[in-house]
Amino acid sequence: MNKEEQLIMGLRDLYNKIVFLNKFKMEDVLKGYKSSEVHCVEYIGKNVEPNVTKLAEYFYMTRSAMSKITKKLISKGIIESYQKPDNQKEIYFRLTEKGKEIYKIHEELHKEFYERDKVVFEEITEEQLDIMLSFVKKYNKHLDDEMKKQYKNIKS
Amino acid sequence: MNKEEQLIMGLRDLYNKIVFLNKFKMEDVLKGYKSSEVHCVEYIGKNVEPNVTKLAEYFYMTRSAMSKITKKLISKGIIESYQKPDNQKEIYFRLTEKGKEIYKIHEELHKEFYERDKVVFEEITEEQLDIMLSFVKKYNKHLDDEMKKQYKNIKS
DNA sequence: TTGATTTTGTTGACAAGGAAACAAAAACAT
DNA sequence: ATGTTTTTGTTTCCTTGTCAACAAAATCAA
Repeated sequence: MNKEEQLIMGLRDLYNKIVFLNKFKMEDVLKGYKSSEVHCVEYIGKNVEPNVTKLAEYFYMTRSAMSKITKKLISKGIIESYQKPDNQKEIYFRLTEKGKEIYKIHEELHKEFYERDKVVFEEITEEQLDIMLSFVKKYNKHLDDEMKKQYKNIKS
Repeated sequence: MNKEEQLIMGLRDLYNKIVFLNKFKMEDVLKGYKSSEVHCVEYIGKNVEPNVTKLAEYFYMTRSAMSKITKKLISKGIIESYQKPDNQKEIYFRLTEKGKEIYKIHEELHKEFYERDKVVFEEITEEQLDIMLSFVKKYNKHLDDEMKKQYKNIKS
């Protein structure tokens, strides 16, 4: 396995471990809420005029799936939907008071996750961090282009 | 959002895009096979004495899920199970001829994926690649330790 | 040795998410 | 203006994966 492959496999491992640990902690602290629900709350709390489509894009899921999750959050009284008077198609979401509580707890957790991994970041220099950031941004840009290519292929 | 968070979010995006693109391509070339099945074939082809437990650990899934996937692969005639005479508990898998065909096609695809992203790696120096590899390894090590801590907490 | 514990794999009930078909609204084309 | 296309969200059906309970084998403890 060459270094490029090692890096990709390492990132895959890294991602899966972070997801696993964060999910575990989150569902331990916020009992009764699934991590997917909490993430949804986070997005709605952080972004302007969030709707099913934006949620789906952000989470790499289908609109179908997000439609179901938001419905569930509404029935739990964590979010509510609203529309703008001049647009009868798009449906936006906002947090209820209960939702804001969960949002706050989530923020605290986020800090905990940061503390948990701080040691790793303290071991590297600012310059090294910049190198990685630059790489990740370029790679993302490249994959965006590749996805656009795919999209064009489908359309034609 | 600070640089550390940016990096983590960037990695998340990166991971999801790679999964999406590879899955799309794979199920286009290997019609009739799901990417989860092909990945399973890859692991069985690459590792010694693979069983349900090892597959589950590698793919961050439950043994239950892997038990079902391997069962499906057996019914499709892609893999077969075998046991060692001195162990009546563990069940291992190996590829059939049909499975080896799929394995080969997958290897070709792997090369295609590498070609697709080559440009990004060509833009960075060997030294920069080493810096990232080192970081990823250290971070993985750290998370392994954290997972062990969690495991101990559950046990006690 | 033998009783307790752990590991391994499977099953059935359930939940989460995807695919496709759809309706309604908006945007576009001409 | 009006017919066409695109966007948005929902629903139904289906697949995939988890959870919990379980059985059987292996390992451990003493």
